[in-house]
Amino acid sequence: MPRVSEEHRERRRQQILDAAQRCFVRKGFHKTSLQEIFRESGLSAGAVYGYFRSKDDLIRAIAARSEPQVSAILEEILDTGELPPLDEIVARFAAGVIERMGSGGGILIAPQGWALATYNPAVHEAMARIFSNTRSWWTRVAERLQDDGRLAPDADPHAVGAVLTSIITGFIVQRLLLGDVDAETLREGMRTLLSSDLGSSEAVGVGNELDRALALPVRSLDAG
Amino acid sequence: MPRVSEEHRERRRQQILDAAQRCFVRKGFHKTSLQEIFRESGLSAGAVYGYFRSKDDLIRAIAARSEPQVSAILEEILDTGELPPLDEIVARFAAGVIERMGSGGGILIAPQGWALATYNPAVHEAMARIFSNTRSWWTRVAERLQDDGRLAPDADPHAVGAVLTSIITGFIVQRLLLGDVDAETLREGMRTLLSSDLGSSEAVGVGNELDRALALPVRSLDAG
Amino acid sequence: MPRVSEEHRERRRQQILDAAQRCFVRKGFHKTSLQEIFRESGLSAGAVYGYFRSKDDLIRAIAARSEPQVSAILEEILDTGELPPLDEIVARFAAGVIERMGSGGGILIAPQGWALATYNPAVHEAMARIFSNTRSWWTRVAERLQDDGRLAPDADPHAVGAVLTSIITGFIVQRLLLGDVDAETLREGMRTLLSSDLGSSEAVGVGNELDRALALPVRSLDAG
Amino acid sequence: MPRVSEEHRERRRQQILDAAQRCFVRKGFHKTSLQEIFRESGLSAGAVYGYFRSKDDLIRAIAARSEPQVSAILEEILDTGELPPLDEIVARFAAGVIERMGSGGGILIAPQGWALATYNPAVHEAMARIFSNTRSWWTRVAERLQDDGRLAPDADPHAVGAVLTSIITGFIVQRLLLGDVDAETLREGMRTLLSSDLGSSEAVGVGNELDRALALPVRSLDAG
DNA sequence: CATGAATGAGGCTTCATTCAT
DNA sequence: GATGAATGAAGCCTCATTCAT
Repeated sequence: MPRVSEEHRERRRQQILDAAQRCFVRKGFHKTSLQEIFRESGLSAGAVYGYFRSKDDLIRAIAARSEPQVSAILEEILDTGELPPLDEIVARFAAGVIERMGSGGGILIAPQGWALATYNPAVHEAMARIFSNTRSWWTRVAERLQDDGRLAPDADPHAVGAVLTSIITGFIVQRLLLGDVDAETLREGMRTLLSSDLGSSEAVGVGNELDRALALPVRSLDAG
Repeated sequence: MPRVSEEHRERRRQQILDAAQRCFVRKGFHKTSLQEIFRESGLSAGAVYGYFRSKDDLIRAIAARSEPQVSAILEEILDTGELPPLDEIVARFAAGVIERMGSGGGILIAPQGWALATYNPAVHEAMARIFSNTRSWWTRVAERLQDDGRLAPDADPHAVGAVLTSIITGFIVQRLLLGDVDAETLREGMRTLLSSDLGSSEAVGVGNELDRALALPVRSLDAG
Repeated sequence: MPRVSEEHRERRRQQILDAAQRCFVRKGFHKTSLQEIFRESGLSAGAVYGYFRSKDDLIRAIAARSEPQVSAILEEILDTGELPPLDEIVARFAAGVIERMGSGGGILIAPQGWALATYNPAVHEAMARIFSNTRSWWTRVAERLQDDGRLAPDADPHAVGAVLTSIITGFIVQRLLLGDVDAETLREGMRTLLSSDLGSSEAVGVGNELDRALALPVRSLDAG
Repeated sequence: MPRVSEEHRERRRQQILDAAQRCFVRKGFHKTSLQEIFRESGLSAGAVYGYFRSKDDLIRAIAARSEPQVSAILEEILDTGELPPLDEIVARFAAGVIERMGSGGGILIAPQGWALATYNPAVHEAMARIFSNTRSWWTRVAERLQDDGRLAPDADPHAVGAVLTSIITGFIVQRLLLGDVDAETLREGMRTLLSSDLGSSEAVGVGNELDRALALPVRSLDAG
């Protein structure tokens, strides 16, 4: 039985994670030294090491913490009785993302997590799980649209989910790099595309010339 | 070995950049030590420093080099006389991206560049320029579609360009994190969305509830 | 080993400075690597860096530490009630200097400090302050001699102070380079000069042929 | 028989030494890299190495070159038929020294040579020889003064030479560190001391209290 | 002779981590 | 549990020197 309450431990943990996140936003995972986190958190080296076993552990915890944040945005939207038009769903989500970009916002370090996942297997696994969850939400959106008859019965909700996930992910990057896009831009662009008739008139069959470039076999998505 | 041709210098430069890129793909910018790059390039420390002033300089050069690669994909597509359906344009682009993800492919380190730009002003500037160029291409695609009458005359090509840029950017991240999406998935999802009627029936006016979340004023995009 | 007393810190500081000084005497500021200082001090790299921010900082501290040492010699002599003959003052000072040339003695690195001050502005400033202080002491000696009536009332104590400062400074260099001069030599030479009548019979007026060579205007010395 | 004339070689040598000296004055022996000397001299690495075997060799050559410079000053003065008053001799010498302190002047690096001699045996030997020569000149001055009957017959010219050498050496240091002393200051201070009667009335015998501090036995000076 | 690209040992410094208090 | 001084491996970079051209 610990001398300090579990509650106290959790508060300390968050205090450290908050400090670390502020540092990471400012200087990145790698350029942030633990000494800086000690200073920012107001705790000593030993104290921090009492909660996290290593710097990598700290980074992993930061990444893990971002998961519920992203989910919360979507959940809020999906909980509405009737589903709004798709451009509005996307725009609302984008607005939620922007809100979470405020100073110290967790979204600001998402790209660092994605980049890290690129070459770090452990982080890859963690980020893949988070990302997969997010995509599942979007796939479910597509399914509900299909249920409502707004999407063709033979449409593939997984493919639609993948596109919607891409849009939001790319929006984050674009917003961080160029800063000149907002939820309204996204809504406007989406509305234009959705109400146009720009797509191919029919499904492109297998054996298409494109297929030569496709590296991976088409697997069932979101199965894991 | 003095008095070497400019050609020789350029070859050496590429030799170093290639080696660095391979290392960065494997271990990331920060976890890659210069010693590893020396070894991978087969050159000595001094030799590398004769071409790049610092590790940051090397990273910057790697980022700069990715620009023409991305442009090349789009240029190829746009040069076609008649514009293919939009879902196919996107799919072809995605296929081009996947091709460039092969081992040592520059696209693999793009997320690292985006992440770095998040907190490193110098890199931010470089990446913003590249990203802006790419978006200009997509905006031009939208303009050509509008010229062809396939997009409503009052549509905003910038907004459409922003969405298309997001799709591709997000596709890269999704592909790297989950690996289960390919050009065909993207095409299918796009086709479904484009041929549906999921958008709002009319423009959402100013004063909309959404606006509270919009942090930035709507500026004209790609103006610079 | 945390929460150490200020006293402990100061002891460590001196431990490092002592080690550094021994190294500098043996191999000079520049040829001494920090590794050698770590070894000599029995501390790790990190420990030393906890007390000094850089090698330059260490050198500066060594230079600063020499000030009180030099002052102490003179103070002792001046504290005597009646001032001894000038040749003896100089000889006593020289003897004090020689005493401080023993192995590890701070005087041994004085020339290195002077040399460094020649091209390093920061060190120049530090050394100039120390040197100026020393000269002030000698000027005060001249003033007391004047008060005692042993120096002409119209003599310039600053000029005399400058000469006496030169004698001692030059003695240090000569002693280190040739090793065959000691306090007694200095005393004997001084006595001969002081009791002779080798000077010009009267002040050389302004406009003298010499003046062409004088680069600087005669400013009041030791004003700062 | 060399392809290039000896004359050409010597010109190149001086070109290199001049460049090196300018660098040394600016940044010191140790902080000056050979690359800087290559640049300053307008020659390539290989070319410089064709004339000097190493950096140390270059430094040694610079030091050796300073010898005739110092001698020249004194020789000029001593060649005069009748010896001027001592304060004027010293002042003239000081003026000559100051002249040679102009930008790139060899005197500016003399302290670096003295400092180096402090711990580098090879340089010590070279500098000791030069310094000894200079002192011989001053001893000869004392001897001529004695011959002229201006110095007591039982005075020790070596001791007087040692003091005069100290004065000039210390003057150089003082001038470099404080900048506010010139030949006239020195002349004035010397005149005051020479025409006063500040010395002990009689020789202090052996067994004096001072002797305890004397580290070295009194050897005959300038014997080598 | 001259060039200057290349070498690679070694210098300074940082920083994740430990542990005595 | 908390502290923070200490550790020391490892990182980035410089620079005296060589040698193929």
